[in-house]
Amino acid sequence: MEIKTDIYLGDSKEQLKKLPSNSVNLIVTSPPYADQRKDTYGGIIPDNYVDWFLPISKQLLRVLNPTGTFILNIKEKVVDGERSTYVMELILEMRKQGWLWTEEFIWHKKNSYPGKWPNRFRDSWERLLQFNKDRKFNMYQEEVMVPMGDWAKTRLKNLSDTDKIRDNSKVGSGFGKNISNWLDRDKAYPTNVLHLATECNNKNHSAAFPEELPEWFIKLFTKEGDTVLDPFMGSGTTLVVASRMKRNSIGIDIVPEYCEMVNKQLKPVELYLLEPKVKYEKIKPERRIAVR
Amino acid sequence: MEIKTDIYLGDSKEQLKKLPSNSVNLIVTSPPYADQRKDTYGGIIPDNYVDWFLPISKQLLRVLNPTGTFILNIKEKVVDGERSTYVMELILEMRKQGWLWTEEFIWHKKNSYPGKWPNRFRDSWERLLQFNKDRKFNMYQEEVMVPMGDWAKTRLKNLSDTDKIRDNSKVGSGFGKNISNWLDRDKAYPTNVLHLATECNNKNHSAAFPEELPEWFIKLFTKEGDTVLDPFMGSGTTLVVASRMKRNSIGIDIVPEYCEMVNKQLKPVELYLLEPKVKYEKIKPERRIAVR
DNA sequence: GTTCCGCATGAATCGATAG
DNA sequence: ACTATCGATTCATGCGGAA
Repeated sequence: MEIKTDIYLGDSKEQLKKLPSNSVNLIVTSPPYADQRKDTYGGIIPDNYVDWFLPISKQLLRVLNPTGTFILNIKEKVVDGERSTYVMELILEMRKQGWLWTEEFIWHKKNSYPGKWPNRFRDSWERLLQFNKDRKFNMYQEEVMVPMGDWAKTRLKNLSDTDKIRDNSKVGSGFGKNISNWLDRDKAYPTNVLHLATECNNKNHSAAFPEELPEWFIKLFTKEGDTVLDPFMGSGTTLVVASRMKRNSIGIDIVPEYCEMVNKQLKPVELYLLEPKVKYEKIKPERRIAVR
Repeated sequence: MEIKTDIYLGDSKEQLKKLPSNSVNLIVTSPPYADQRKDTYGGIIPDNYVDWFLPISKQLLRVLNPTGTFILNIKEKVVDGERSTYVMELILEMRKQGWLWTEEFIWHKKNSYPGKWPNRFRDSWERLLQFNKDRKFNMYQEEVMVPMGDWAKTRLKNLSDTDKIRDNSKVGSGFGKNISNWLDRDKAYPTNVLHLATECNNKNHSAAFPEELPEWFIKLFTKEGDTVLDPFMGSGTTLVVASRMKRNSIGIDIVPEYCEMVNKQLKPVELYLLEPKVKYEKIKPERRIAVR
């Protein structure tokens, strides 16, 4: 299976129009927060944030497959001592566009940057808003199960007594099946709170987006060969992870340097992926930079 | 110092009118969520929730001292596969009333309700919205600093096996590393994410409100002799904690049984508190139940 | 008196079944 | 079709009775 990676240079609102409808299985992105990262993105002042984002989310709604999911990583900043409301307004407006606001995951940043203010504590969490086009969407829960270790043993110990009694009293009842279910269960489903450390391994890009974040959602909402889109690619973490996980990926960014950087970074990944399978086959990266 | 505890029986919207303006230093409450607790509170359907709450928040704005804080514990439920939006709408409307939305703390619940669903995970967090009247408010940050060593221990002890394993698997070996970091320092400021379990210690009332929760905010936003208000008293956790911490407290509830129960429960607390200090002094509880 | 074990039950959610 | 009710499902916790 050959994995494609497309990178578009330009404004998301425009570049997204080039993508066919219903062609994306997962959108994971962390847009520039309002009035932050001014140096790289020019900064969108909070009052205009919703207006700025809505045309983009409209395009995203079009390109997303009905079984797909949109994960939006965002957190409101403090303005004049108060939390901004643009995230809430954005959710309300996106629902008017037709998006379903399915869930809100919390990303608990374990090692966020220390700091002290007179009237607030360190902000150590961010929102991960899940939007869908349809109430029926693909979700592969087993893929993100975590090992449970001792928990299962304890559980088994507790069960064993009752279990023996039941086994002795009834042979061939349904209980045996249940027990085997317990035995199989060495993994647990996660909750809607994610514990991840912030790792900013890329000094050139200011967004601290740990690889585990897109990885977790890619595992949860896509399978191999699906297509992942990040309309605010930045340093390309989402694309790198997607490629490694054998998903097609599409990235858009308005900064030429990022596009070039991600392009370079992805080449070795693809070579590594292709090598074992198509050893003597000619490698066609199928990658392009469309300069508007 | 004598601590007063007032309990009002009746509808908050009406009872609050009896309180003088600017007389409360902290409001901590957990109102009935929309469409829940039908058996005791009648249940408010989500569409009407904002309209139902706004007259109450208007009174709260009046009785709160300008240096005081309002902590609102709330979480939206799922309706037809989607998260309800009434909490966001409530925040927007309260701002129109004059409230400042200063911060949103996250309460991460270790033991939330079990269950497995095809398209969502267990919901293990709730919102703790902080509102203020003024940008300058009292905050005693040092009071909630945690000794590093103890904190690590407590945290470890409180974490269930499952949590530890989940944490470990997510962060890799980072957990142990973090602990050694904590041990290096004496005390640390907390973040805006709280880790607490729900306690169901009270048989008569399903208070999923652990004592640590009001305790933490009472420490953070009040000093001894201040006044704490809970307009949805329920089993009275907030009042009990406030009394123990030598804060005056006011509770309102529409259910007579709760008022009586809290009344009985508070008596021994006050006796215990007064005994060492005013051994031979006459004890005046200064408590009343204002019916209607 | 202890410790230990069984048991009921939560700020839940979905899907099937009944009316 | 639309609503109401019911059963089933990742556990953690505290309580009461048993050993």
